[in-house]
Amino acid sequence: MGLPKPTAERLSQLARLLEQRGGKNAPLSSAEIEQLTGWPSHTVRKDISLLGIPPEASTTLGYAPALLARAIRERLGFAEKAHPCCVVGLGRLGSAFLDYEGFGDGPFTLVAGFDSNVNRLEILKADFPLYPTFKMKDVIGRLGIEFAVLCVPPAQAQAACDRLVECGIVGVVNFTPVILSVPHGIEVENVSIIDALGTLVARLAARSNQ
Amino acid sequence: MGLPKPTAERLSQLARLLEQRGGKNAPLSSAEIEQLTGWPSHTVRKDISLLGIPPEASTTLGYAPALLARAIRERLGFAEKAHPCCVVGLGRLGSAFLDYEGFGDGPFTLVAGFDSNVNRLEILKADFPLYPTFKMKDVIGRLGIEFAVLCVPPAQAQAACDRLVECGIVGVVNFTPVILSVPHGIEVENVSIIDALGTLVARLAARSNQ
DNA sequence: AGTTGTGAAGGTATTCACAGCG
DNA sequence: CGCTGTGAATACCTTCACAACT
Repeated sequence: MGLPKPTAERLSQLARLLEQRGGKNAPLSSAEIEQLTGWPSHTVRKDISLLGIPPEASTTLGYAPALLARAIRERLGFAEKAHPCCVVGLGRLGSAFLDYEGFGDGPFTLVAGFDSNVNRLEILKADFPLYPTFKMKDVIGRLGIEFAVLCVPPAQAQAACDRLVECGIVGVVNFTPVILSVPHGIEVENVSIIDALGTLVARLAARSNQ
Repeated sequence: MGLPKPTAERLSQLARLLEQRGGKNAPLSSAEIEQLTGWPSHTVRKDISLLGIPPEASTTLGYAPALLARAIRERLGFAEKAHPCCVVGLGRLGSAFLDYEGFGDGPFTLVAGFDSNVNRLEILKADFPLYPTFKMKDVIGRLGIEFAVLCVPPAQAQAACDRLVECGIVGVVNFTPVILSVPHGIEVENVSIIDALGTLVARLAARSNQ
């Protein structure tokens, strides 16, 4: 059986938080997690309970970070090897990811970049190969790429997204401010600065609930 | 009374979608909005109903885009004039926002940038002034900046965030992969590529609900 | 006919409260 | 004791079904 969506999202972040703490392998209590994340401790415990962790991962002092993180990753279906991803659109924003260090040893890696401007492909340097857009279908299929990071100009966003879906991409991280339409079954995560600011205002407004 | 948080977030996106359609002022039905966004039409209608729109904004053919968008913006507490925002950390990612066009005539504008590297400040060009970090308190107070876009390297993220909170910032758009701890009352929207990919996997995993 | 608008029903997630365990 | 783990209670959001309107 699957986890509730909000639970899955919290756990995914929790795993990252645990991994970020690096050395610190001292047990971490639900109360401390509340401190760090703002999620109430009972929500944290419930989430972990739904996860169904092995008994060694929790002691009378709290949770064992490394074991808990691994349990989460497994349960959420993160592959053993990294998930291959690609960047689409290598303008200022897209090219900022070519040497992005945030991936570390996490479960994702960039394995390809695409841009329709061939000149640009020649100028840019990256640790992975860059391709002209017309090779998209071929490359995505061959490398088994699952996710795309969309950084094209707004006017091309929907078209590029449609194309990615055709190529078999299953999830899109959308850095453009365009609201994308996708077929059922494809996940989009909006990550545009505009969206994020809008969400902040919306949440601050929702506060008036009391 | 306030709106439910999910409703507020959907409406915020809907407003953007309506504004993006620019010229098209033909009425838009809840069924068409479902097409574009994937939200079921009854959810759309319920959201709009909770919003409490003026009667002119809906006809027997659908909603009047411009009027609806304005009603949403007002209800969500978007100011008449733009909300002032700042970018903190002007590396590859942060500096990509210096000439970002996505803001258009929307409700947000960047009015300041900060970086601790003074050399970098001299090299970069922007439509708004850039400052060394030590002027943060002064500038944020003087310009009434409400939101910050955090693009510093991971190792400095929490410290920079703490500082922003001290300066009176009320919301942070977090482009770093670090999970930030903030005091109650401050909103953080995580917008890092890592987070977004994690969320995608989490959501795809949650599907196994059937 | 085709649309919105909304009370009522249903489903999901959060919160509570306490049992259970080291 | 202080912590986790979890059924039960609550609150919240979504979905339904149909009335009202043009």
